[in-house]
Amino acid sequence: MPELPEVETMCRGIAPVVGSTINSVERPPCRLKACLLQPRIDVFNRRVSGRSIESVGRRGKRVLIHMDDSQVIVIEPRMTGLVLLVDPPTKDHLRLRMNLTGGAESELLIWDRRGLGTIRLLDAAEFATRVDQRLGVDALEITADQLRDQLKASSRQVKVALLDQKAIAGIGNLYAAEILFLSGVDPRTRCDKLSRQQWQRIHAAIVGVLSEAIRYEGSTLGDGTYRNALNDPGGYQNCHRVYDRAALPCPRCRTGAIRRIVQAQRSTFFCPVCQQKRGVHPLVTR
DNA sequence: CATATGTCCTGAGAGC
DNA sequence: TGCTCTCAGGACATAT
Repeated sequence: MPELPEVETMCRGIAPVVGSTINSVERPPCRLKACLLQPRIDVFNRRVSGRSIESVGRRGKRVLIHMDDSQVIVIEPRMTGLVLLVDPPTKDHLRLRMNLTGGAESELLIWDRRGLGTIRLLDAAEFATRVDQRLGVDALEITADQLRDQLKASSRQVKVALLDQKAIAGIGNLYAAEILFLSGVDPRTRCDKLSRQQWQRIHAAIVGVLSEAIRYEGSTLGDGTYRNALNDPGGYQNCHRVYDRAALPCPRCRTGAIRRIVQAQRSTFFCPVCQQKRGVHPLVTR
């Protein structure tokens, strides 16, 4: 589930590796099916060994580790991936170890319980075509007009469209629910039926929710998987207004019960009272 | 082209 | 208790 706030927190957490030199990269023994690594480990190791880490960044839900020769390691945590500076939660799911010298940290670890994540080493041209150009504007960079222009002609339901990384990069299932709740917009509304004012509310909620979640260092759900680089849980799960709160009272109107529906094979949570297609209800800006 | 659906993966939890 | 089944959802492949 790492979405933009969790990935941003990971990046900030591993910032101390900037300036270190990569001594070697290895795949620890793992009883599970290997998660995707490109290129294969011996080539990967040869290409990064001796390089120093110039910067750490983020693009949507991906962690970027930039080398001093313009290569970049692109990490997609997907559901259960973590980037760690300390001992991982389990040994079994440790996917990659980067041994470092010359800086504050001696190793950078990639851990992934379900192994759906990917780790790629790309040169600058490959990064441009295979990562950057395939993603929409980052959710914390996009303007309200850009967001509306991107989606206003789409017939898709707005909740489904917000998850499209080509349209806007960084929002996942959890934050889409929270964003639409604060927007007062029914998640089933077609994009092409949304008013300009509703797009503005959605944009404001994107910025508000994601920034707030970053301040709390992301959401650690019931399974406890998500952790920051020091293996500490986030705190935003205590602030969720609708996500995973089916049948509980709506925190805004207190009368309606949060409802769970399924859209595009994913759970959606919303308040049927506060989120209606005709945005007639006054808004919470929080 | 846009949109919709199927697939991968592991472990937690439900039900028997 | 121990088995089987379902579910969670990122991104991509394939289908419509």
